[in-house]
Amino acid sequence: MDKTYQPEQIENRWYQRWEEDGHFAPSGEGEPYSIMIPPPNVTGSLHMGHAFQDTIMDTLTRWRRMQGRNTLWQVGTDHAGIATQMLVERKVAAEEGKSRHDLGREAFTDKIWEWKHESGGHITRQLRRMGASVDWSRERFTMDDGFYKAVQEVFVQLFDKGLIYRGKRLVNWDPTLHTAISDLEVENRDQQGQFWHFRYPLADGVTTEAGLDHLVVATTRPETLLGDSAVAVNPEDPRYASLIGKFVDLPLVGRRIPIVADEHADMEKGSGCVKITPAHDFNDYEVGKRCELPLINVFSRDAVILERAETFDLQGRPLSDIDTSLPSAYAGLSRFEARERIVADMEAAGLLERTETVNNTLPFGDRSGDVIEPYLTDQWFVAVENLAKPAIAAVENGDIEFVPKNYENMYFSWMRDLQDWCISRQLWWGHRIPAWYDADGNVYVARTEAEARDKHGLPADMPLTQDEDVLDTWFSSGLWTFGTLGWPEKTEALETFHPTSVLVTGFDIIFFWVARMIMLTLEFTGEVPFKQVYVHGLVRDGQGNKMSKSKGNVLDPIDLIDGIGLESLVEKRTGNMMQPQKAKAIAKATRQEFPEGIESHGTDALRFTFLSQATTGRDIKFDMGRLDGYRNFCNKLWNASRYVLMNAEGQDCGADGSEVELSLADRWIISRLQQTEAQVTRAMEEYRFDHASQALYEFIWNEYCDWYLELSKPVLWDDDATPASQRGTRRTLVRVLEAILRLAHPMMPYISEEIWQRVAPLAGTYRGEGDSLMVHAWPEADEARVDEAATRNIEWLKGVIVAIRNIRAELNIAPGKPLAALLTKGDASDRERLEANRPFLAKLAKLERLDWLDDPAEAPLAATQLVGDMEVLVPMAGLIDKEAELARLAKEIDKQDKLIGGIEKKLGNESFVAKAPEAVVQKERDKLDDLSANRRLLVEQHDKIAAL
RNA sequence: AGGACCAUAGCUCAGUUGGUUAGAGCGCCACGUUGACAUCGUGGAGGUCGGCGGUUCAAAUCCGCCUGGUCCUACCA
Repeated sequence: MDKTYQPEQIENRWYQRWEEDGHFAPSGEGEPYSIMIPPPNVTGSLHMGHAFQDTIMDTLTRWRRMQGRNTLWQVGTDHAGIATQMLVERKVAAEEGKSRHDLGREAFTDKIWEWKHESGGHITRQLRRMGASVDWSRERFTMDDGFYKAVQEVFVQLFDKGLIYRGKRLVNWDPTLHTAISDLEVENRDQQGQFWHFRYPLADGVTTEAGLDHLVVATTRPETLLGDSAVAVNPEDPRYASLIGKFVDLPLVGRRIPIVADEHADMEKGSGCVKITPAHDFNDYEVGKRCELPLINVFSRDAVILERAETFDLQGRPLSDIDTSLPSAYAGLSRFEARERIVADMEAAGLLERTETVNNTLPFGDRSGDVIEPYLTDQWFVAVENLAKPAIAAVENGDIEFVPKNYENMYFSWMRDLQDWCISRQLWWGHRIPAWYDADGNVYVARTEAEARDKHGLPADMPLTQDEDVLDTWFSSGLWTFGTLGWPEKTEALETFHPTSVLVTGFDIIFFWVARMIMLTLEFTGEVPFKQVYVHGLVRDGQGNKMSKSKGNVLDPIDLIDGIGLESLVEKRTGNMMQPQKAKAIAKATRQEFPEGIESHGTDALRFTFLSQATTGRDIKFDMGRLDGYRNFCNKLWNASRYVLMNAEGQDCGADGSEVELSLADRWIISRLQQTEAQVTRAMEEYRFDHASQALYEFIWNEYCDWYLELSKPVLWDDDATPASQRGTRRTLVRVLEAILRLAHPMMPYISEEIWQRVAPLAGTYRGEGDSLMVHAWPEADEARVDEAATRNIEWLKGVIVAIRNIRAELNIAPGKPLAALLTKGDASDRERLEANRPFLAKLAKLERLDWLDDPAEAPLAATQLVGDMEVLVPMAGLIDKEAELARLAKEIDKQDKLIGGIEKKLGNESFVAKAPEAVVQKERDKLDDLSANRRLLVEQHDKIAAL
């Protein structure tokens, strides 16, 4: 083995081998275990969130596979409607100077397919680099033929059941992208805005209670005035009671609109009167429904003012009895231009009472960044009420369990207040809606045009045109768990792997995806999509900021693995920016944070870092320091393995059944291994990857390396040691290491495999050429091998060694200087332990002599430490400086005093003694005894030295 | 406005059902190339567990209030 750990040399090699050998496919044996990857955007690239999530899924998958489960990690990608369409649109614009409309629908979608073929491999290559043991032979895409079929089927069935309907409704409209988007795709941002108070003249000469000839309404959106259908007042409001049923003359437009009573009007706010624009405001739409007002749309698809308004009734039917004329001055103006003009005109007409500045929230499209407009369009909806009920029940009754539990509340609160889901999108990239229209606008829903004709008895020559819209991306990804397994066919895979075991996902898509998967899957398979949902937080930068291109703090997981030079990193972070003016500051910050660029750390170290930070229910501040630390940990494991191999390769490790004798240290490390195995397994079962990784780290570094390897040296290197004991130690070294590697494998697949290949043959677990750690058994703790006595003995041994190291450090004795030390005052067992462990003590504490002193009174002047009741003495003669020792003792006495004080206070408290359980009280008494004895000794020692 | 989560060492975080001398890693200080490892070893410094109050014999841990932070939902005519 090389002297230092060099991940890049082993990682690619191993991934390829595993894949070629078919180890990622389900074994076909054992209890099924399955995970569906949340499909990343097909043309996207791997970000830190993916890397984190994939690490968790891979760790679970490898662990369960080793446990003998029939394991499937299903892989695939999402067509990601809007995101992908926009990306290609920009690309085509940049490269060819054409819009998608220049190309036309077919040519444009061809371009997207082209781009998908070109770039679709990027994310999957990165997934491989992370070590993801997904079954590539089953890779799926949300727009492949099978999915196309599943989507058609679901749509048609839902329609036939009356759960999908089409209608003219107010939706969130993106005037840039020209499509409806769902509530979830709207991002509300706080902004400072203006609040205009307008006077609306009362018609027919009526006046208010106060004698005014007008009502005052306030709005942040003056341009919607053109579409007002009414003014509402609260039915309880005495100021306006007499005006209900009367009219106002809508300024600028001249339309007569009624004054209606509706509780939406808040008496406390403003004048208590509110303008109602049902076609341009969600609240007003509801008022419109209650008061049967007409819908008056004044915007085009681009949110530009129309020449004539469009009017509809609440069923979306055109109305003809309303004057649709609009002032020509505004036609063709954008909503923002129109706003200014209307305010100016109102002011000129003396109808602007006052203006104030307010903070308000504006809806923005999370893709386009444009202000979203409530807009009246024909859309397809899923009626969710009856789908939501079983979906709520499934979580309530425990068929689906969220980890951590508190996300269930988030789920419930959303599900219980669910609006119908608008599933149509006015895009070109996606699943086209399987609905056809005849010349009269009648709609026929079927899987194919032929089926539509068949089903409705339409003549073959009757022209039909398919709906232009596509489905919301989440409609198809909602079918992910069963669609990937072959539904609607009754496949064996579906039978075996559905419901899936666990969904690993971020809390941010519980609504988008998780909830919809649960609803659709229950409806179509009668099964839950997954039994558990492990919800993780967001990966943030070291300061806790969201990583984003515009902030320039993005880390690419692949750069952390392979390393990247400073210049490349700066270029990556500042290139191709939406806001190029930020480039300079970002470059500066990057140079400051990574003056040398980023070193390579390897996949295993990155994975281990993610796992160690995977605390439940909390965002992760990615810590570069930890990444360095775990790279060092890999190196530690690597070097420990080198030591083992150096001492075991070509040696008798007891594999042939010859006699072996296990030393105390051997029995101890075996015992601790069992406990660690149990600990790691339990942590994995609880999704506590931080605990699992820490248990492994501590065992490997603090016990196996720091103590066991050191304790093995006296046995292996001492000529007096018996061959049986040397065999025993070699065998233990090798077997414990082999078990460690199996334990580490789900978390650190590469380094564990690489080392295992050399260790397994010595441990007797290697099955021959081509064998892989991946398919070996997960270590099971064996209670019978837990050896408490060995643990106590080793603790004693460590105590003595640490005591002597302590004395050395405190008294400035060189670590390498051989010392003579004495043990005294202990009991018979201490004495036995001394005899049994003399060579270990000598080697690890660098002692030239270690003797038992029968009569403590004969002790020479010495620096002293306690191990239990026993004293460890390092005679001072010629060694130490008196003042240093006195200071050390004084400090120690002080420490004891504080502890004693605390306990005495506790025991002096009558209620404590009376009410606390006897065991707790006794424990305190024992502690007090020990501490007091220590203190007496220290004081004695102090006085003795002081008297010199 | 309602809700959720968080606040423990300089930094990033553990702390299971209340009883620990409150832990780890990184960083810091001192010493050290002893035949796996300087990507290392040994020893050490560093915390009134955000604040106040309550329950209890006993609170980092349970309850209430407050402060600060993150996020979600809703509303803002």
